Amino acid sequence: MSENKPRVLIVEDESDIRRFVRMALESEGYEAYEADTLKRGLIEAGTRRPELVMLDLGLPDGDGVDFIRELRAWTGIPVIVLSARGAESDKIGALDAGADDYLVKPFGAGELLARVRAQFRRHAYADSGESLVSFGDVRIDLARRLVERNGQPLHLTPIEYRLLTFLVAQPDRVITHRQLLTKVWGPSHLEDLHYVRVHMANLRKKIERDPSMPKHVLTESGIGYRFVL
Amino acid sequence: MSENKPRVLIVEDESDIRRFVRMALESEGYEAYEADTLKRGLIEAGTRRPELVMLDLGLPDGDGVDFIRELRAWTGIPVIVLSARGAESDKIGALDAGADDYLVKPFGAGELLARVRAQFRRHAYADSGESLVSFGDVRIDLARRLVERNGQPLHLTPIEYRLLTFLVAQPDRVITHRQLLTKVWGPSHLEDLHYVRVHMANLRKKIERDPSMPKHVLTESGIGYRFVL
DNA sequence: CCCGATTTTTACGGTTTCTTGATACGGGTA
DNA sequence: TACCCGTATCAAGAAACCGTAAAAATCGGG
Repeated sequence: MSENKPRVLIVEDESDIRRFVRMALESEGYEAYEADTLKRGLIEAGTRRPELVMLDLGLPDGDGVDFIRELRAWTGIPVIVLSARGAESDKIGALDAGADDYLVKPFGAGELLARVRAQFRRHAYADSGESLVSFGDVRIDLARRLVERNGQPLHLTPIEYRLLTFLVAQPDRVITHRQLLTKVWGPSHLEDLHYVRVHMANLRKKIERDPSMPKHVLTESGIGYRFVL
Repeated sequence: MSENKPRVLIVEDESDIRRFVRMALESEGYEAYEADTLKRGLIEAGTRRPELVMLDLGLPDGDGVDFIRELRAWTGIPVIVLSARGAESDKIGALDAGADDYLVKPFGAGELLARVRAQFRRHAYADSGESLVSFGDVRIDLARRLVERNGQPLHLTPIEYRLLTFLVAQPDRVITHRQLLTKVWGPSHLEDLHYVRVHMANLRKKIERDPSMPKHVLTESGIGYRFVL
C-alpha cells in the first residue's frame, strides 16, 4: 500500500448511485470499496476494514437494520445511512440500531462529503479520550462531574447532566428520541417523549447563548437531536 | 532493577487485548505485568506492587467488582477499568467499589495512554500532597489528625473526621452518596442515606461560617456533595 | 456498672427537581 | 392563506430529596 487513504465502504445496489458516491469520495482522497448486497457488504467490511460505511437501507437481500446490528457486534465504525425520501421509520430504526447519520436521496456531493468529514472528525475526537470537553463558552469536566460557563460554575440537575454528557459523548451524530429515553430515563419510559422536550429546553436555556437559535443542541425534526461542538 | 519505570499490571483474559495494552504501555516507557485471571491478578498485585492496575471487568473466574474491593482492602493504587460496550451498570458498580476511571472497548492507544497519564498525574499529586490543608478559617493536619479553626482546636468525631478528609482529598469533585457511604460506613450501609445527611449537617455546623449557606461543603441534589476549598 | 460522647433513629418542614398539561410557535403543504 | 404536525415554552402541582433538631440506642473508659 503506497498511500494511507481513509477507506470507505459503499453498500448500495443501484450502480448509478454507487458510482456517484465513489466519484465524490475519491475526488476528496478517500479509498472507496463497493458492495451491491448486504451479504457482500458484511464480508467486505470484515476484509477491507473500512473507517466508514455508507449503507443504502433499501437493499433487496435483507434488512439494513440487521446489517447494522451485525456490524455493531464487532466494531464501532461510523455508518451513514442512505435512505429514500419518506422512509422515515426505516431511518429511525437504523439510527436506533447504531447508525450515526443519514442522507436522504437525492443528495448532492457537497452534502455527502460534509457528512463524511463530520464522522471522521468525530471518530478521531472520540479516541483522544480526554475527560475535558468544551464547546461555545461551556466546559465539562467529566471526571469531576463539573460544568462551567465562562469560568463560572454552571449548575445542572441530574437529568440535565445525563442528557448533556450523553450528547457530548457523540458529537455530529444523530441521536434518536428512543436512545435518549432509554439512556436517560430507562427503557420503561419510551413513550414519554415530552420529557425529552421539556428537559432539552431547560438544558438549552443553560448552555446556549441564544436558546431560540441553538448552535450546539440541534433538533432533527421527527427523529431526535444532534449535538455539534 | 536497573531502571525505575512505573509499573502497570494488566488483568485481562483476552490475550489480544492484553498484548495491545502492553505494547501501548511499553512504548511510553512503562513496565507492564500481565495476569489472565482475577486470582492471579491479586497475587501479582501483591508481589509486583504496581503503581496502576488496568482491569477487565468481564473475567471468567469472578466478579471484577470484588477484585477491586479486595485490592482496596490494602492499597489505594489507581484502577482503570476496561469494560465492554454498554455494560453501564457494571461500570458504575466498579467506580463505586473504588475504581478510578474506565475505558469502554474498543479503545485506541491514544485514549488509553491519556487516561493512564491522568491517573499518574493525579496520584503523584495526592502522594506528594502536603499533610496540611486549609480552607476558610479551618486548618487540617492530616499527619497528626488535628483540626483547628481560627487557631482554636476544633473537635471532630471519628465519623466527621473521616467525612471531612475524604471530601478534602478530592476537592471540586462531585462525590456520590454511595462513595461516601462505602468509604465512611463500609459497603454494607449503602441504604443508610440519612446517616450522610445527619453527619454532614453536624460537620457543617463545625466548619462553615454560616451553615445554612455553606461555602465549602456544597450539596448536589440527587447525587451527593462537592467540596471546594 | 455508670456516665459522657458518639452514633443511629425518627420526625417534620423546607427546597429542588421532575412531571404534567395547557398553550404558543413554526415549517411544510394543500 | 389556513391547517397540520411536531416542537418549544411555561407554570402548576407532585414527588423526591435535603437539613435539622431531638430522642433513643450504643459504645468505651473509668
